[in-house]
Amino acid sequence: MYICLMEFKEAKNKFVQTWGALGSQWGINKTMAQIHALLMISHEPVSMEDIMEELQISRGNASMNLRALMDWGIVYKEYKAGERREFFTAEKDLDELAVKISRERSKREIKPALKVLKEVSTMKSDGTEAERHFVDQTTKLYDFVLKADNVLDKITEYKDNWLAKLVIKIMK
Amino acid sequence: MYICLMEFKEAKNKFVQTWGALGSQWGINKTMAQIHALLMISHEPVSMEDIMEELQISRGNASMNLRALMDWGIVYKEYKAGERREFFTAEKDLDELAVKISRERSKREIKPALKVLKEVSTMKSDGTEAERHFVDQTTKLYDFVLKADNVLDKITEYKDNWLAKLVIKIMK
DNA sequence: ACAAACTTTCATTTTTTTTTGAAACTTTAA
DNA sequence: TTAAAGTTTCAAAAAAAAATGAAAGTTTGT
Repeated sequence: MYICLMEFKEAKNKFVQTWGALGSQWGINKTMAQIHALLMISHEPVSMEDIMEELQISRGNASMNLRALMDWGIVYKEYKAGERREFFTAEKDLDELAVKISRERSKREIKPALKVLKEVSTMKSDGTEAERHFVDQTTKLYDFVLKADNVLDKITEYKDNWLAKLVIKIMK
Repeated sequence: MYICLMEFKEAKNKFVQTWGALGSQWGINKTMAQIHALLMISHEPVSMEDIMEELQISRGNASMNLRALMDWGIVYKEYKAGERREFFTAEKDLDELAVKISRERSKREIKPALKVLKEVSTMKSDGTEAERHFVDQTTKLYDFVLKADNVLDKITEYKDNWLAKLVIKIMK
């Protein structure tokens, strides 16, 4: 029994660390990803106190990153009857999680980038080869990113089980 | 004519800055993304000297990031006849660029993460509800990430014009 | 209205990541 | 073989990002 508990703790820790590392490689702060990982594998809502304890982080850090996760719409606050403090749960449905992440990234990063691409690609150019190439390349990039963004939107529109449905579509 | 040149410089700069910012949000260092942006819009190969000059960065920084871009397979070294120094060009085909980036990210980040997910999800659990939930959730995550990774692989397999082909498949 | 219980904010500190620059290295041509 | 022209490396410095923690703010029960 003791050994078994140790193994669980070890596996849990490995998962949280790995998720944290993956997060930073994709531009998500480590703690934010770790909190998310922790909530993903918890079978019941977790208090801020417990998150701080498990990840050895400060109250401020926990609070800020929980707020960020809620802003992304992938972590929810919960209230337990008769309990003063707040508890947190993660969106556990992976299709839903992926949809929310992709929507947020599109809104926060892709859409603003598209706006700039549009701007710079419509620069009036009757000039040098360098200018012609610039306009040509940025126009192509605009079209590509726009198309990719739309495809992602279309794919995740199914919401329920979109990945499985995509697999079927592609295999055909 | 003077005004026109200024506008080009301005547009070019805006593009390079935006691409750099987008890069950091996705876990790619700013300078690396900026060098890539610069090469993407150059109609001819660029020397390290010119890159340093345009981006106001040191020789070491330029060298390291060019090496990284070449490791990703999205920037090439070129030699000009009768020139001692090296020149650099970016992969300008966007389909090809996206394929290479997705392949590298899969190899460097997704595959190792999958390995860990496999490990932790096969932890023997005959224990508590917490343990059962952990195994269940990590197993689901493993399946999901594996499937997504395979789909991406399949999509980019077409290489030539894969995005346009994907659009058609999905619309049907 | 008060105070206990809890959460949020943000200026400061710490950590991590990126950049620099000078020394070491490589290549080429005479 | 030498030196000039160029490139790479890596320890140290700088910059950027994240974390801390104490003060301010909020909510709830009496």
